[in-house]
Amino acid sequence: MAFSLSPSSKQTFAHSLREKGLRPTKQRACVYGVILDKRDHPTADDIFDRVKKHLPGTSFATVYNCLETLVGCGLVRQVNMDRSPTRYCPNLTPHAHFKCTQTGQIFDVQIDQDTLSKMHALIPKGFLAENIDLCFSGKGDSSTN
Amino acid sequence: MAFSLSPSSKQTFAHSLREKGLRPTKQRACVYGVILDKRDHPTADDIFDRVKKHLPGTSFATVYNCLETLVGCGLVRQVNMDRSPTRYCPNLTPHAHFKCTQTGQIFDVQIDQDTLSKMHALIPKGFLAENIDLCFSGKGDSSTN
DNA sequence: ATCAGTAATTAGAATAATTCCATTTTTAAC
DNA sequence: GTTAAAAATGGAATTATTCTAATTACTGAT
Repeated sequence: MAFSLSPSSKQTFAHSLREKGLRPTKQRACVYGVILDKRDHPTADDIFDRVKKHLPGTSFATVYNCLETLVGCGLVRQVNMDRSPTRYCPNLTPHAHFKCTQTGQIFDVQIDQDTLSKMHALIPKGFLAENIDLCFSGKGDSSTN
Repeated sequence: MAFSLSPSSKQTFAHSLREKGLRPTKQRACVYGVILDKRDHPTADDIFDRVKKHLPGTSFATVYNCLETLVGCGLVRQVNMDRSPTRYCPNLTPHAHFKCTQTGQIFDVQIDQDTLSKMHALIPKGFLAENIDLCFSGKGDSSTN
C-alpha cells in the first residue's frame, strides 16, 4: 500500500502539484512521504530502497522522475556537496548544511535573517540571485557519533 | 614546451609542492599555469584541452592527478555547483561563486570579513567547520552577456 | 460507463564525469 | 650511472544520472 502522508502534508502535496498541472500520484506521494518521514538527507538510492518497501514495483527511473517533479514544485530541495550523490531535504526554511567529514552525516543549520541579508548583500549590482547555497564541512558534533 | 609560470607563481608552486614532499613536474606546472592564466573556472575537460597545447602527450588521467595534487596543496580550489563538472579556481581569498543560469559563466564574489564571521557564527557549538562554500545562481550581469 | 488523449511509470540502455589499475617513464639520491 | 620511488600514461571500470521506447493509468468529454 502507498505511503500515508499526514492530512496536512497531503494537502500541501496535492496543492503544489495541481498548481503546476501535475498529478498527485501514489509514487510521488510515497517519495515525498519517505523524505518527510526520515529527514536524514537521503540519496536517490536511499529513497529508492525506502519507497520499494511501500510500493515494491517502483523503478529507479520513477524515483528520479518523482524527485525532479517534487523539486520543481518546491516541495523538496536538492543538496549537493562535492561530487557525492545528490541528497534531498524537505526543510524549506532558509538553512545551510553541515557535512561531517567523519560520518558523512548532513545536518541542517538555520540561517537567521540578519546573516541571510548580509549574504544577499554580497551580490554585485546587476546580478539577481534566485538561489543561495551555503555548505560547511568539517568535524561534526562528537556527541552525535 | 612547458607552460612558463611567472617567477613568483613558480616559487609559490614549487614551494607548496615541496612542502608536501611532492615534485614540481612540468605537467603539474602546466596545469597550474593554465588555471592561473585564464581564470574562467575551467572544467577538467577545458584544462585538458589547454594543457595539450603546451604538452601534447598529456593524458586525461594526468590532468586529474595534477588537479588532485594542486587541490591537496591548496594551490587551487574546486568549485562544485549542482551536478555539473567540477571547476577549478586559483583564487585563494575568501569568496563565493555566482553562476549565471543563462550563460553558465561563474563569477567570483568577494566575501567581506564581517559577513564571513556571521556565516561562521551560524555553526552550532561542537561543530568545527574546515570548509565553507557559498554559491549563488541566477541571472548574471546583463552587461557581460 | 466508455473511449480518446495525455501524463506517468517502467526497464533497460546510454551517458558523462571521474577513478582505478597495470605498465612505462621520469626523477632524485646515492 | 644505478636504483628506488614518484609520476605519467592509456585504457578499462565505476557510478550517478538521464534518456528512450513501450506500457499503464488517469482525466475529461461523450
